[in-house]
Amino acid sequence: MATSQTARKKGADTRERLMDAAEAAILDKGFASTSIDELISEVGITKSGFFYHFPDKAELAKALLQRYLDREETLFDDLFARARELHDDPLHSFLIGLKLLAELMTDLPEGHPGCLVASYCYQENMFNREVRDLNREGVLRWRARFRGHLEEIADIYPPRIDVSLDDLADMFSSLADGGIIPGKVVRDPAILPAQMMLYREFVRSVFLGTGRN
Amino acid sequence: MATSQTARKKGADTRERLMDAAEAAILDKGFASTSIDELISEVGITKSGFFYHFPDKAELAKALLQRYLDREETLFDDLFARARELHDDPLHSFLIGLKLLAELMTDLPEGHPGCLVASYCYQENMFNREVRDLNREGVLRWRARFRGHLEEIADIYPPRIDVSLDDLADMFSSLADGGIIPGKVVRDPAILPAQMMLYREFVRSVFLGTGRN
DNA sequence: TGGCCAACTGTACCGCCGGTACAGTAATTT
DNA sequence: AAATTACTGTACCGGCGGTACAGTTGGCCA
Repeated sequence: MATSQTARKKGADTRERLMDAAEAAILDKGFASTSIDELISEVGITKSGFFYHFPDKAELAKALLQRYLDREETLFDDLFARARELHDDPLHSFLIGLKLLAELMTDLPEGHPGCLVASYCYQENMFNREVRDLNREGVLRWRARFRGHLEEIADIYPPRIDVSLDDLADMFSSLADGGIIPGKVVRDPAILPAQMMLYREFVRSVFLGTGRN
Repeated sequence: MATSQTARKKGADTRERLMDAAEAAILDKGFASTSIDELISEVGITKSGFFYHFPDKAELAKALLQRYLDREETLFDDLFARARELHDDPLHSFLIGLKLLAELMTDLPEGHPGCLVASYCYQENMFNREVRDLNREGVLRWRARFRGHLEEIADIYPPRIDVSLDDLADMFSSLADGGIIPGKVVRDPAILPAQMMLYREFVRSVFLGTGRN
C-alpha cells in the first residue's frame, strides 16, 4: 500500500520520517552537527523538499521537542493510570509505576537513546527563545507530575525523612536524565533502570521507613 | 607584569585562555557550534595562532576534557581528604564530604556551568575514539571513587536496604549530571545542591536506617 | 474532463566555518 | 649570533545552512 497512499497522508509521513531521522541523529551527534543533507538523503527527498516541510532548522527543532514532550506525557499518563488500576493506594501504585518504568527501560536492548531535553540543554544557546521556553516547560511539567503523586502519598503516609517534595519530584527527572548519561557513555543499558529502582527504594524509605514492613 | 612575562609562560597562558573560552562556549552552545573564530577573537589572536596551539579542533576537545577530569579529580581528592580530617568514621566523613560538596554548589551564584562529560555525551559521535574513550574513563573513575567510599562504609555499617554498591555509586554521578540539567533549563541554582543533599539522605538511610539515631 | 493543490524537484547562489599551506616576524633564550 | 617560541598575514578549499524561485507530478473534486 506504500505507493497507493493519498497525497495528504504521504506529506505527513515524509514529515514524520524526517523527524525520526533528525531525532536519532541529534541524540547521536547533537543538533548543530546534524546536517539537513544527511536527513534528506536518509528520507530520500531533496533539500527543497525539506524546506517545504520546515521553514528552517529551528522549526524542525521546535517540532521535534514538541513531539517528544507530547509522547512522554502520554506514556507517563498511560503508565501511571495502569499502575493505579493494579493498586488503589497512591504510594503502592506509584511504586508499581516506577517498577513498570524500570522494566520499560530494561526492555530497550540498545539502552535509552537519550533525552531531547538534556540534549537541547547542553546546546541551549543555539536555540531561540521559543525552543528554550518549551524545554523549560518540559522540565516543569515533569516536576508537577511527580509532585502530584508525592503530595497524594504524603497525605496518607507521613514522611519518615524530612525532605522537600519538590526536591523529591526533581530527583526523578535528575536520575532519569543523569542515568542516561553514564549508560550512553559506558554503553551499559542497565544503569538507567537500576537508578530508577534506587529512586523507588528511596521513596519507599521516605514514606515507609527502612524497617521490615 | 603582564607585558614582562617570558615567552614560555605567555604561550601556556594563551593556551589556557583559549581553553577557558572554549569550555564556557561549549557548555553554552555545544562543541560543534563553538567556532574557532569566536575563540580567537575573545583571546585576541589570529586563526594561525589557534592552530599553533592545537593541530585541529579535536585536539582542543581532548585537551579540554583531560583538564576537566584532572581538575575534578583533585577537587574530590581534596574535599574528601578534608572531610576525613573532620571525622575519622568512613560513613560520617562521607556524609560530611557530601555536605561540603553541596555547599560548594550552593556557592556558585550562576549555578553550575555544566559537566563536560555530559556535554560530550550528547555530541558523542562527532568526537574521535580517543575522546570518547577518555569520556568513558571519566565516568568509570567516578564510579570507582564512590564505590571505594561505600565499600569502606558497608564493612562497618551493614546496609539496611538491599542495594548494589555500584548502583549506589553511580547514583551520585547520575544525580550530579542530572541535577545540572533542570538547574540550567529552569535557571535555578538550588536544584543541584538539593539533589546532593537528597543523595546524602539516601546514603544515611541505607546505612543507618530512618529511625531516630 | 479540467483545474486545483499538495508535495515535491532542479538549479543557482550566498556567506560562514573548519581546515590547509606557508612564508614571515618579533621577542626571548642559549 | 643562532635558535626557538609564539605568533601574524594571506590565500585558498569544500561543506553546510539558508534563500529564491521556477517547474513538475499525481491524486481529488467540481
